[in-house]
Amino acid sequence: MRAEQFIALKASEAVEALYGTPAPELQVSVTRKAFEGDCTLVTFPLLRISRTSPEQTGNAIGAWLLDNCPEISAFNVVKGFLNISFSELYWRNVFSSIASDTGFGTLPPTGRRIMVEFSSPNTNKPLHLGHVRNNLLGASVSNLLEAAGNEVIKTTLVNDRGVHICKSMYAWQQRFDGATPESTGKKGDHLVGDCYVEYAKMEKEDPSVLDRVHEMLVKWEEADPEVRALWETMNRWVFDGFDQTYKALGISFDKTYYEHDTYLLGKELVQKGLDSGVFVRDPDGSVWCDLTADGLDRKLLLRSDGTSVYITQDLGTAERRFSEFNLDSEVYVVGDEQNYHFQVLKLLLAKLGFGWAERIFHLSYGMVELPEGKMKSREGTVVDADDLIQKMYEEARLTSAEAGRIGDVPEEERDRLYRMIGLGALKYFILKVDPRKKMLFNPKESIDFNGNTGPFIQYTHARIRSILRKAQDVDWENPEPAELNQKEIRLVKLLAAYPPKVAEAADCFSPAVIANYCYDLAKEFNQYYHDTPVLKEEDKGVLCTRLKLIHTVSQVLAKAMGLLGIELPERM
RNA sequence: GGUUCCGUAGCUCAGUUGGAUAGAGCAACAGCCUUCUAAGCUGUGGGUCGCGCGUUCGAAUCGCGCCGGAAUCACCA
Repeated sequence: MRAEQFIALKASEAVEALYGTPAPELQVSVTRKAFEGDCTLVTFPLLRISRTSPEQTGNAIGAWLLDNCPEISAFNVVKGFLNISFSELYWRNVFSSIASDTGFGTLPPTGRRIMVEFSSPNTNKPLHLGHVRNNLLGASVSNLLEAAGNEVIKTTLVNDRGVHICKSMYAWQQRFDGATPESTGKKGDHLVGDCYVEYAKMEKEDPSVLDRVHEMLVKWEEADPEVRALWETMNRWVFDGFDQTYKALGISFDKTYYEHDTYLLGKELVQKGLDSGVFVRDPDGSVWCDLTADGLDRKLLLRSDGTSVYITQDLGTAERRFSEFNLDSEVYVVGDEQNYHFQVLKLLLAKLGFGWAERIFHLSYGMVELPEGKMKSREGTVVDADDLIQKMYEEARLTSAEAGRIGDVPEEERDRLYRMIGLGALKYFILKVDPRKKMLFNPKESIDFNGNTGPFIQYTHARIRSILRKAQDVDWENPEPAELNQKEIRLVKLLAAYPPKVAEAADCFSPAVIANYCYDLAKEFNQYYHDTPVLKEEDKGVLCTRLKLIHTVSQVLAKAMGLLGIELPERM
């Protein structure tokens, strides 16, 4: 049981014993570090029961707890706040149970199955920094939900059809003279991206090319063999390129949907809505849902020519996924520019009578912005994902050279290490900010490697591993627990806070909660490291306890950073 | 115009189920490597928590009203 819960329970017994009245919900929190003690009980809500001053109430409850709970070693009352301290023995026992729990930080199974959709790229241009945020969030949130005891299915919906890909195809036919990724040495997604840029120029020179593109789209719809063949070829180039980027980022999916398979879904739901009267058909044949009573507008579901629109497809895919996978809920990792879309989607599904409509969740994340505002491909301010990953690798290499300790790392491991550090810096930089907020990226300033960063935590881990390597001959695995000093107790308290953090992070879909936790733990460890020479300790029991403690810290750091998709090195 | 979100140190961000003196990092300045890795540690300076009113023992946090910014409201996806 957590310390706060324990105190809340005991204090409520105290109130009943002292004042003869059951206590209301007691407010117990972890004490801010500026004050003595581990937990704080706020006395103000109890004054109506105790009918004494805050000071007297606090002192009475404190004294009762001290008499009745051996775990509690001291208390004091400051301005109506009862601060309670646990004994060293209490924390020693907490540490023992954490250290012996191999599944520490993995929560009990919930029996729930959740689908997480993320990435969902268009196939007409390479991935950029905005996609990187989406991918990292999606992958990390999937990890969080899994650690919180859920079964998770990671999925993506590739937007592989439509007018945008036809534009690239048209430009390739007209201006690229048979160029292929092989002939140009270019990554396929970048080559197709170039076609798209070229098309934009063509349309500017001669707006009528748009008609050619529409003709092409019609041919695609009619399954014209030539158009389909080119479409398949160019999509293949793009997918091969994406796969490389996903691999570099460590991203994978359990199931991939392609829009050319799903874009017709949802039409039968429209019929269902018409039958039940929640949708209406206008004289021109178009189908609508009136959401004005819900404070929104009228929403189109089928065009007058009978073709479906984007939201029609989303209705259909949601319905198919829930029934096919027997889902309890689905999380969509999609930018906040689509808030309205998902609001409408949920509402429509609810009107269609699906009980699970309230269990679809839009993880709406903020855009990544540059100092001069949003990224604009027309102005060439887009930060390309592949370039960024490469740049981070270079930065890691240069910084390692400056740090001058790279000699400790075997030659053949260095490249892997630079990649790990560069990627760690990038991922942490993105994931440490609250997903809901927009974030700023300045391409002119490189991402830091000092302070609250991924490499700081990687470095902390490497320091611990280094000590443990030097203690190879010491048998510390099952130490006779020795007394913990104040710094060590602080570390144990932070370790104990990990499982609730996992639950909190999963509840609010926020990897940032975990990132900040990792930073707190690493910072606390570095202070400990600075003033406690572990290996110099002569008392065998104390030495082994310390080794076990720092080992546990390294394990929790590795688990927590693993939830962010960040690896920690043995040395750096 | 309607709806939603955001506004905390020079910069980037924590803190928002109401709690005590609002915290980190970067940048600036001053210290600490003969001692387990200095990508570290310690210290100094830096704040009308956008503004106002309200709710209460207590508000960065909740409510209302302003000011400033963003997104969105397509027979686009």
